[in-house]
Amino acid sequence: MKTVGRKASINSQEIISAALNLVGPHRSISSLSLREVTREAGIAPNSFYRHFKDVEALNIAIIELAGKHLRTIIRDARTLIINERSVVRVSVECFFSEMSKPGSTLPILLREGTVGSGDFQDAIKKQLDFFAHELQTDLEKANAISKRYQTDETLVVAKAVTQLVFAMGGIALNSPESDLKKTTEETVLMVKFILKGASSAKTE
Amino acid sequence: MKTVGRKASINSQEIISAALNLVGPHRSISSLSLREVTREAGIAPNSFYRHFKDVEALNIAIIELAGKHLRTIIRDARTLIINERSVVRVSVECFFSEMSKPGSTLPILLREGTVGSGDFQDAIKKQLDFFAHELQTDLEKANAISKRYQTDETLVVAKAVTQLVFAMGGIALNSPESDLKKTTEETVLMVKFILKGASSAKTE
DNA sequence: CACATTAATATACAAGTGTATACCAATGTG
DNA sequence: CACATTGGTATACACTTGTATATTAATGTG
Repeated sequence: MKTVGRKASINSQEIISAALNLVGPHRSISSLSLREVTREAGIAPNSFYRHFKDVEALNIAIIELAGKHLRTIIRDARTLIINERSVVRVSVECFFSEMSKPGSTLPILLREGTVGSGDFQDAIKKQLDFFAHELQTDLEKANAISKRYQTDETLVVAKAVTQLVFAMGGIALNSPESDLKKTTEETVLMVKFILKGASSAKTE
Repeated sequence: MKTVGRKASINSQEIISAALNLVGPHRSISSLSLREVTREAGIAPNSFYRHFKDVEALNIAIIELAGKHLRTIIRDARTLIINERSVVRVSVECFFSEMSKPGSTLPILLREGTVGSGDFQDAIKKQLDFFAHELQTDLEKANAISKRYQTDETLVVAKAVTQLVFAMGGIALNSPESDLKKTTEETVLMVKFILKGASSAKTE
């Protein structure tokens, strides 16, 4: 803890908020310039360096924040699941609903995974991997109750579901609001296909 | 046909080639600047306007070219399919193999679908939709021989396979070459899950 | 050979970028 | 109260960008 020197008039979180103000359906985080962000934050360009090494460091911090949000959303979705049969529907609907809320950080994770620097891409991949891993443990828990999936296939199943949900989420974001329900239903069906396919084919 | 005036020293195709020279694993097409492209093409910046309205028009032309390549790849893959049982494996392996060839335009379709202007995104979506539609007719043909999928679900199945293959392709592109085989195998398995899931669950 | 027509270039400008250097402002400590 | 320490700003510089305007180069036609 620092005890001497001028107090900071702005913190990293506020700079992140300023950056988030600038992103939108057609504005990606990795295209933000340092000066744009400082303008939005109301500070001088050079003040940025007091908080982040460069814009890439800011972008990675934002991804990690979005990852945190993702995790709380997952946790909340779990509390909504009443019976085992509705787990897919409730989870997907919760995901799509949260994603569509104005100001949500989820779209960042969905849209920006494939462009930008290596470290940036790795940061996003880390969050997706977390999501897939979380899903895998769920599948293994289900497997412990009644054997459904081949043990060495749970990770592939989890990855497939993750990729599909994120891809369909990206589509929903680029589609008119009126298509949201339809896209959600399609995604529910797709996930069910994967789970059913993996459970019915315990051996090749 | 023009009969009078100075002959063009460069054509649109050559400008497209110059742009393709600049894209790579960490350089997206939508981040190219007009001047970069003209520099690579060996022409003056303003000469660009003789061939394209702006960089977005160039990007869309590139997407359409990549779409053409995609279609020939699909067509070629079909000729490789010897028996019905190997259709998934052969198709996925062909796709991943073509995608990994140096200078392939497929990575552009995989990576850039989620950023850029509206028209640009629409252009990519059009190519993915084509792919999905092609796949749907294949499923319907298979259905005609022996009923496997619910008739109103073939499009969803095709969409799911498309999104999954493209998403996994994107992952493969951002992973070390040594992981390519593993990712390909995973994708084959995932697609089989979807098809099996959709065929085993003819009614909900 | 003019001449219209088309392509390409040269020059220039305003705007934006990242960042280096230097300086000012505020704060707790001795 | 000095003073070191830290945060913030001002100014400046070298670049890059898109594009407007004007000019030059090459070509077929009359």
